[in-house]
Amino acid sequence: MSSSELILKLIQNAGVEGEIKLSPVPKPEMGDLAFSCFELAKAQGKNPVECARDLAAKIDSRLHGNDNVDDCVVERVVAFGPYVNFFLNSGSIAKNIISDIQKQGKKYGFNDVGKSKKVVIEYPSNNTHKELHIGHLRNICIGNSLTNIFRVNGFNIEPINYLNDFGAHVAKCLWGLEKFHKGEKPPKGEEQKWLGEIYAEASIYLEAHPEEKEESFAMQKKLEARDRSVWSIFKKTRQWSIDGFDKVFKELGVKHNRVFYEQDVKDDGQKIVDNLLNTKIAQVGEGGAIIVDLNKFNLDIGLLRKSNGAGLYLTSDLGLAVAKNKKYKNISESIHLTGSEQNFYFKQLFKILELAGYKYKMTHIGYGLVMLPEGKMSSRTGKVVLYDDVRDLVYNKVLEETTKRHPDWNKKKLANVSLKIALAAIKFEFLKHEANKTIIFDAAMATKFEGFTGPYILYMVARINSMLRKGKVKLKNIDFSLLKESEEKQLVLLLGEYGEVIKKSFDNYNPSVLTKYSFDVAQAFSNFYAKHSVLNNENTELVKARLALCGATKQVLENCLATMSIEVIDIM
RNA sequence: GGCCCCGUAGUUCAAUGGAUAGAACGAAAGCCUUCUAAGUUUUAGAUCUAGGUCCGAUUCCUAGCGGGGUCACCA
Repeated sequence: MSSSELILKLIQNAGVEGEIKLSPVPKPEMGDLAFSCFELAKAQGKNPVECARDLAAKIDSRLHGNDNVDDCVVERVVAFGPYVNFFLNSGSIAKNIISDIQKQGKKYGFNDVGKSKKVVIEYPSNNTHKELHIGHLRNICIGNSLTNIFRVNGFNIEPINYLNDFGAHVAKCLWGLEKFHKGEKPPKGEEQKWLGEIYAEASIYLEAHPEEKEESFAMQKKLEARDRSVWSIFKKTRQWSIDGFDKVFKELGVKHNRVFYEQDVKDDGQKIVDNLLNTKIAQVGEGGAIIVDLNKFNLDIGLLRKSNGAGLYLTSDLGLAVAKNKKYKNISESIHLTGSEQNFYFKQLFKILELAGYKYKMTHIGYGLVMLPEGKMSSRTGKVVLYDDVRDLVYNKVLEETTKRHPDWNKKKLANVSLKIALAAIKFEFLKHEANKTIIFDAAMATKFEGFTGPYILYMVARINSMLRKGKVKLKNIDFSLLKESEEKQLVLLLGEYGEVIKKSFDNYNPSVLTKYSFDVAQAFSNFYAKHSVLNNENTELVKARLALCGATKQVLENCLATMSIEVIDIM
């Protein structure tokens, strides 16, 4: 039984009913875990301070009345204002928590909240023929981590991608290719990037020359009709994009179970539009376009089909829902991860799907825009930071630092380790903030590796690894009662919170909880490490106990990093 | 203009309605013959404004101010 379960039991035995929640205590001098009496006081119509005093006295008398106390986990119970604070025995909690971690290893912190529930998550749902920028990077970091969070909470989650390879953006790019770059060959290995640039160029040009938009519309019509004159160039360029994306996905650790293409679902989407028209859910609007009037839901009007017959995102998204439900039976939740500028769009989409009869839970997570210190990104003015550029920027800085620290390493090792540290830094940076907040991406901040950063966490893992290598002790038959320093206790208590952190990150769809927690653990470890020597001790039993604590810390940090989709590296 | 999101130290971010609002970077001053200094110790520094609900508000409500997003043929 864990220490918090024992405390819960103590409180229950003292006559408190209902759900009991324990909270951390602001300062170690005030105790280790607290029970707040506000709700209890309300239920009993008493003053919370008085309530806490009575409860503490009651529990205390049981504690010293040696009737049936399971363990000596709780040393003292004290009322602090409206709180009942528990002082725990460090040895006992260390024994409980560290053995738990040792036993469960990589599975420590897992739960089965989502047992036998199927969830589909769609990300980054990017467009072929366009660039991959830092907005997509944020998407991927959050998506990777959410997928893992659902997994460790026991869900059967299917990460999928929905590649938009068949919309107006493709037509624009192909039109630009034809108009400005006919006969040119893309730089080798950079085909996807090259297409993205051409898309941006065409887009900017068409903004300035709207009279030529007809030509790109014509291109889209040909495309949707699968006209032979455009089909082979479409196939070729599409593959360039896909290959380019796959390279990035692989580097960032994205593993989609399946990819849906707009091209394959758009026609089904058009059929749904016909159905919606037949069942009077949709209607013919201005100029002959097909719309759904969602005004009674305060969602304006959804445009399902252009007046020229061509489809839009909504058209394809309806088709995607059909394809998804054909492939996956009994979906309990479908998660869509996109930029927050699509919040309204997804409200419309979900409402239309609901009207069309789909009943599973639909969740849209709109993460905030990634801004630059000088303002908003905009492909129109060319102020876009591409993924490759960020990766290179951070990588070069890490390489410089690593080379300084390890002059003896060969080039290959330097490059390999630096890339992993760089990716850890980038992922951590993009997971730090709550998803719905707009963030400012600052290159100067992204290339600092001190403090609340990925490299800091990796550094602590590296220090622990180094000690474990040097210690060469089998971590068996450990005397946990030797761990009685305050720093040791704080670290142990924190390690015990991991399961709650996993639940909290799931409840709020929020990976930033994990970054904060991993930093807290690393910091608590650092406090312990700075004050107490692990290996340089006469008492070999103490060395063993401390190494066990280090090992448990490493395990929790690794589990946490894995959930953030950050690869752990052994050497630094 | 309607709707949605956001306003917390100089900067970037935390804080299920609860204890003295936490970090990081930056600034000032210390700590490497001692387990990896990408470390550590100390100092200074903040809840946009005005009301309201509550025993208690950074958190909830109303209004205002400021920033961002979005509002049918873009994605």
